[in-house]
Amino acid sequence: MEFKSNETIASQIVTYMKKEIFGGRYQAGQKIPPIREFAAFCSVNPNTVAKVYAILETEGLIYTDSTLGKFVNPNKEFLKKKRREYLQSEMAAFKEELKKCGVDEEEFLCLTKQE
Amino acid sequence: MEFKSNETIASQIVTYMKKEIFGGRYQAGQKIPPIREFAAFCSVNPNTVAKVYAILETEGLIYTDSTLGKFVNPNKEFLKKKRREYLQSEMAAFKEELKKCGVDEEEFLCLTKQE
DNA sequence: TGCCTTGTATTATTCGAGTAATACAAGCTA
DNA sequence: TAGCTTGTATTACTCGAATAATACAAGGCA
Repeated sequence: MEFKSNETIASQIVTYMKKEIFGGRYQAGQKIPPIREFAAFCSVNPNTVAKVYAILETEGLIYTDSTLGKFVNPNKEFLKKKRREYLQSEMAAFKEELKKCGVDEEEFLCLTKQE
Repeated sequence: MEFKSNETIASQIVTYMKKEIFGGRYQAGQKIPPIREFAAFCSVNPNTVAKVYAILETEGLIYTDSTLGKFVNPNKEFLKKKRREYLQSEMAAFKEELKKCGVDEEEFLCLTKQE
């Protein structure tokens, strides 16, 4: 896995995992990779993944069944709600940033239609 | 000025300045704040701002007239082109990220229309 | 001329993200 | 029971972003 240097690795992995969950590649209730395994996959220290998982757990996206491992929250409605909130907040932030570049509604529409 | 902790300060200031320029709050040819002054404004070390300005200069957005200071590139067409490239690449990246969350064209349209 | 502002550069230091290497507890399973 | 896998925790270390404190060169200006 590749990481940018201007953002913390943990932050990038958190974002990655959210997309995996919201994108349905980790389904509700499904087990996610053990810390050590995922750390190896990312070529990253287990402590870093532990921190990532802790953040995801705080947000309620995953839970811990020690000693079976970590699992995606089985509540599909909750995940749906979280996904919607995430997308809406991302969209709002994005539009806000574009506005700072002087992008109005018309130009925004034009941009969304590109290729 | 406020900074997030999961991204380097320099990177955040680079983004900030690009938006100031692309948004026209620093016009083509206009002088931008001296390193020391802008560092004070951001409550940041002058070295950090120097690095930021060096990055912006590498991208051709600003130039140096020592010893008068730093100025926005006076070529309006160039700035327009850079702005367009920036916006298009931001939009492409954004759509790509949403796609990973399982957002299709229809949902994307719906999201853009929110609030 | 002499001061001020400007950018540029350097050295040493601080601080926190990430690493490395363990160790421990608890439960599943053969 | 014994071993494996799981999460959790701890300590020491590395490395780079950012800071702190200067110093220097060059041009504008009073």
